[in-house]
Amino acid sequence: MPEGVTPKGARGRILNAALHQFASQGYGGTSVRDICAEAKVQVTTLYSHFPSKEHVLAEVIRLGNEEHFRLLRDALLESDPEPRKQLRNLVRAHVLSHCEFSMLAVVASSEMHSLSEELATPIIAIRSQSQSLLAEVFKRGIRLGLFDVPDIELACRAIGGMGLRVAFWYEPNCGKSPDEVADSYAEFALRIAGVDRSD
Amino acid sequence: MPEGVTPKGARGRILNAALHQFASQGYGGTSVRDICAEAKVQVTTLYSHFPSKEHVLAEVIRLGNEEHFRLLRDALLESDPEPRKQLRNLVRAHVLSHCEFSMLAVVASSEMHSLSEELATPIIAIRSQSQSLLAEVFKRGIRLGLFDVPDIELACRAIGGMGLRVAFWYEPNCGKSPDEVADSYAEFALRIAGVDRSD
DNA sequence: GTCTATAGATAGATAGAC
DNA sequence: GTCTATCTATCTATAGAC
Repeated sequence: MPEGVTPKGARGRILNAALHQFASQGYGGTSVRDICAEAKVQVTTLYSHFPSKEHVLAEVIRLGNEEHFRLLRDALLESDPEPRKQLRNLVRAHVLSHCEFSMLAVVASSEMHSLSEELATPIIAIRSQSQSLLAEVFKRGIRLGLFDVPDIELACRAIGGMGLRVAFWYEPNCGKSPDEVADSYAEFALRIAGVDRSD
Repeated sequence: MPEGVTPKGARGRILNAALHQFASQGYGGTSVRDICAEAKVQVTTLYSHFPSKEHVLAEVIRLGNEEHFRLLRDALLESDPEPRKQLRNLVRAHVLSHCEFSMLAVVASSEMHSLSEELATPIIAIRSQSQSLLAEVFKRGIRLGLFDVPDIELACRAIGGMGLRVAFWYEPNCGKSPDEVADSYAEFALRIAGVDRSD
């Protein structure tokens, strides 16, 4: 869990434990008792913080998506407004966040189907915001004649998807640093965008 | 399930039902009773075909990975041996299979963690074979001076990952045909490979 | 907030007749 | 292979004392 995002005390320990368990065993394969054992709290304590196991999952995913969105937004805010630089910085932030918080990404992308519509809706809204950041960069890049893609939606899905998958294979001792992966993927994204290589 | 892959009779109905349930509810969220109800068999019938629920999952994933490998291999066998054409045909087959058999891909990629090491090992072996097909094409393309990538492993992971994610969003009425998606992704892959655009 | 105890439902898997 | 019936374990969630 990102620093400063997890609440202090029992609630934070519960969310961290749930994150670990959901990432390695899945939502359905994790029991409330498993979470409580790792978090070193009683079952009743969990139910004093969350109305149900499903609400624990929803909170984990929501925190993850909000942090992810913040990182993308900050990357854009701090970027030179030139679309190629924006794309590069956005993809770098996307990949770095999936290296560093890979468990969050795994849970957020694998366990959405375990949420009821009521709990899923606000999370889907956050995710849409993140996706539109990339789409807007692409629209500007094309309007300014810097990008060349046949289909913006497919290009965004391809770039988003390849970055998302990083969370499923990256580990600190895999021989590559997050920075190396992020740089390579940013280069791939620029190539997908069809930027002129002679620049 | 691909035609001709699913066994006839009760066993085939069980595997198809399990595929549906695992894809929409996850392995842990699906009960043996759920599978049997959809397959219209008794619980005892399932246990006469499979030693456990986990073995049902393993068989679903194994069939999916074997079919996926076959499709990739056939695409290469039938391809002009020129590396750029090989890459294009391989990525097209990869994407088409993830459009057509998206449930299989979703289950195979989301539920591996539910398998014990014993049941996971043979499946991982098949997956490695599929991955090496792409890696070999890349090695040839670079040796012949046609591709230009900083890191083969990352390029393969990026291309494989963006194609895999297609299974999670593609649906027949999404406004794009599998062929359109496959063509665009093949173009993205060629761009990632750094092929000379002047050809 | 934290404990013991437990309700009530459902899970995976099996026995044994046919 | 198919049925009814059931075992045993575990699940989510709660009651009520402190």
